[in-house]
Amino acid sequence: MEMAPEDEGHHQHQPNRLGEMAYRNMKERLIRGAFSPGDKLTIRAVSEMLDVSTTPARDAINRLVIDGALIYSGPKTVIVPHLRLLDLEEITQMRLALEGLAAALSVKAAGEATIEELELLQAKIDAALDEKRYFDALWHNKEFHFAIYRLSGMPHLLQVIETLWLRVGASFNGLYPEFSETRYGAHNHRAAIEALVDKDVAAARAAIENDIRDGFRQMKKISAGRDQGNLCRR
Amino acid sequence: MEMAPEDEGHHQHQPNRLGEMAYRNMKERLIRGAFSPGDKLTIRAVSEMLDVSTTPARDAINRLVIDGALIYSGPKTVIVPHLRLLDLEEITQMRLALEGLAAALSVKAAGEATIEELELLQAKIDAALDEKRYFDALWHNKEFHFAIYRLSGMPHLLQVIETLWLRVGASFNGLYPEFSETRYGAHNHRAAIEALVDKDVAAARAAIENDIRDGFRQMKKISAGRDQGNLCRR
DNA sequence: TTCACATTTTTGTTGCAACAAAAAAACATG
DNA sequence: CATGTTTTTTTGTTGCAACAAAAATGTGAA
Repeated sequence: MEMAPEDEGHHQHQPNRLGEMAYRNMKERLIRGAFSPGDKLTIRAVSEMLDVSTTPARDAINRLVIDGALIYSGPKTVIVPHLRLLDLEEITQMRLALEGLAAALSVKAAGEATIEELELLQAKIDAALDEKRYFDALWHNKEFHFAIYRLSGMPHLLQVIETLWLRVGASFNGLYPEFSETRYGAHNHRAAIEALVDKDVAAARAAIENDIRDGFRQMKKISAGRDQGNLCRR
Repeated sequence: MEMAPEDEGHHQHQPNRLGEMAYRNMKERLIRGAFSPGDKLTIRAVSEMLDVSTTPARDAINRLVIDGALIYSGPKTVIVPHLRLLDLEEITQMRLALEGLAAALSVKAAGEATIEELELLQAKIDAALDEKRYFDALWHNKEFHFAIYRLSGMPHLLQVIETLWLRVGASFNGLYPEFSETRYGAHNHRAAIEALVDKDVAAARAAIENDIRDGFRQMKKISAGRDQGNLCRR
């Protein structure tokens, strides 16, 4: 039987390692809103929280710091960062460039199955908002975007975009429920789906870019109602 | 005396840590061409190489894997990756988007001092090529690009671009001296400098994008003269 | 040689303890 | 009360050893 050509690797990290598990677990908690900006994370605390020894806990924290999901506030203290408006602006610009690219490249690979998947995800988003399950809505929103980006077939690109989401993700928690109540995203998501159906590259890019811009404006408006430029409650 | 407002952090990693030192050291070696694609890096080997214990060595390797500068070729083996044409294409697309953005944003902040610095760096590149010091040329080339990108004032952007360079950087070693002998970059660099002088945003972006595209074509051409799609000598 | 299998060596992971340094708490001082 | 100082506690880093698993090596048969 003909064998597939040697892949040579490009393996992801082994999923069975404790450090990898700890990283995934903490990442999920961060995105889901288990921590707030300013919260301090210590090795021993994470170690107990996940019931592993200090080494995997340390690995997880180090990796999250590299990702930018956590930052040092002092030589021996890592915290969930307070996202400032300036940071958000910068990351938004990068998202526009990279996710616009991913959206444009996704058009070619979009098929019947993808459209259905996207429709389903959008329905989940709507349902979650109806029932005020805001974290679920945010989660499905992420799934919606990445379902599109995955079509680009570019693993490096996917990975970089994901770290950008991680950097801002933790700070979203303090913005609910105002953030999602206007449902700014629904229109853009429908536009994206239609662009994929029509195989319209420019429209797909525009839909995603609009979604990102609208989200940014929304966050800016909410943060304006709080103290200067700081995007978190406290 | 008036104190500066609390920065709250956004610290980089402490430079005095052994793991950080090991990381920097290995990164430098990778860029400078101390290793070739396919070389295996073990914790204990790095530990001896840098005369530190296994923990910092392990930290450094893990971080380089996260950066994409090293990859797993098996559950217990990390190697310097063989960059395939497909990977190079993808990273080139991301570079176009991100470095184009950085170049465009840099125009506003470009001043007299910057221009002089860039002229000096270009002179260093030319001199290095004249004397066939190809690694130095590559190094100064990097300095030239990042001197521009730094003007954008966007630390997140800088950091992401740097990891993209790291991903391809290690594979450049095998391409000398052919890669630089045509001096494809000189014209684009001059165009970039002039764009900064003229405060021409579109021209700055175009100059950088052209430089990236020309470099990509150059690499593709060289790799075509070797076996299929594999961008390294062996 | 080529392939499959058994054996030996190498290697990453994990847990842990010592230590210095930083953070937090307690305290004193104005 | 606020502020500077000392004491106590917490914390990350580093080195190291045990272990299981993977890689390298050796072996033998076809």
